Amino acid sequence: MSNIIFMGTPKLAETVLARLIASGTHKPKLVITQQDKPVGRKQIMTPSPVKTFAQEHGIEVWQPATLKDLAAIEKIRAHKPDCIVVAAYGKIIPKMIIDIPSRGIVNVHTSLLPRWRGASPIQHALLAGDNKTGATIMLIDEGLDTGPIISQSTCPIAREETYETLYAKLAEFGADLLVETLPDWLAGKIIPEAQDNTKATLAPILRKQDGEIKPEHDAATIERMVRALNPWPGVVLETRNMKHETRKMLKILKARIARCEQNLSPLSLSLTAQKELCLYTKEGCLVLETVQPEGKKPMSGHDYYLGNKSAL
RNA sequence: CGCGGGGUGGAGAAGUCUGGUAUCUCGUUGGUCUCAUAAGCCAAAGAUCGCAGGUUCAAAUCCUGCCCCCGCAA
Repeated sequence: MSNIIFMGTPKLAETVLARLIASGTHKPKLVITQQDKPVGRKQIMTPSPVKTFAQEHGIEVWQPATLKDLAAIEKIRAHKPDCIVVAAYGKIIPKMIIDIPSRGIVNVHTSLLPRWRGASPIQHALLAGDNKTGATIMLIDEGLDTGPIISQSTCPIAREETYETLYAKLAEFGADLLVETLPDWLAGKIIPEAQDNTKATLAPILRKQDGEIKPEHDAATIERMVRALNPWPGVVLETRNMKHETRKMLKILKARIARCEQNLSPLSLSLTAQKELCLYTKEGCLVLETVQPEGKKPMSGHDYYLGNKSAL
């Protein structure tokens, strides 16, 4: 039985860890995860999904503030790992640590590398309108998702795919692929293949402002944003209420492309013949099926219209 | 004490500042019109205005305390 250390933080990593344990022979001796963070309006300190899961399975959990000091390196070295498995840990792993395990550091990445290297591959695949994505098992080197590929599997992206559905799907995909591949990798039966750097694309971490709707966005782009950017950072439209002279953000939670019935200026709202709330853009228009005004609960586009029609 | 919005018939809102017995749109139910309609017309049901206390002749509205929901920030 190999000596494995697992590193990971969010739900996706939990899925991978769960599958790893279920596979029987690769239960990690140590799990490294990010430190507890204050979450929500009340700033309650919350452990990562991986921490909770590991503790339930009686695995030692370690939450170092940094991996870049001697203490971290010594601690890991002391475990004499054959291999470290990483899934969305959230911090850069220094070279000193990469060099410790004899079978290297194996990473689960949720895209078809070299496409979408970086922190948000799932969202970027959706934003770009890719019709497929997948999971990649690769070796970590010093670069950002640049290491050689051990194995890969492809997953189609459905038209109505959202971040949340794809995230869940790819977590399973990645976990399955890892447990399929890991034994062969540890046994030395797989020769990793270098990535084709000329085909590389970057999936940079998303910022709040990436979810703002602007006049230059067309309907197709916004529709993809809605599927890719919820629940975070969300897609927001700034609305103005003439009567109260206020500006409010309107989150768009669900939308679909529709046929234009009128010719209105970009970012104006109207109602279709079917009484659905409709957002006009520079090209095409969108039916807003579910929206959430600032300070309110999510509601249907029609409900929003009922209460705001005087301002539209 | 991080910042802010809100709780009004089943839904979304107005009304609150400038107290005076509840308004609008939608839905529901019944009727009616139409070749027909997620259409029109007519009618009806449905609210102790988040909870508790206070001020007042009178409180959705002013004061005090509490509960709950949400957006931002992180």
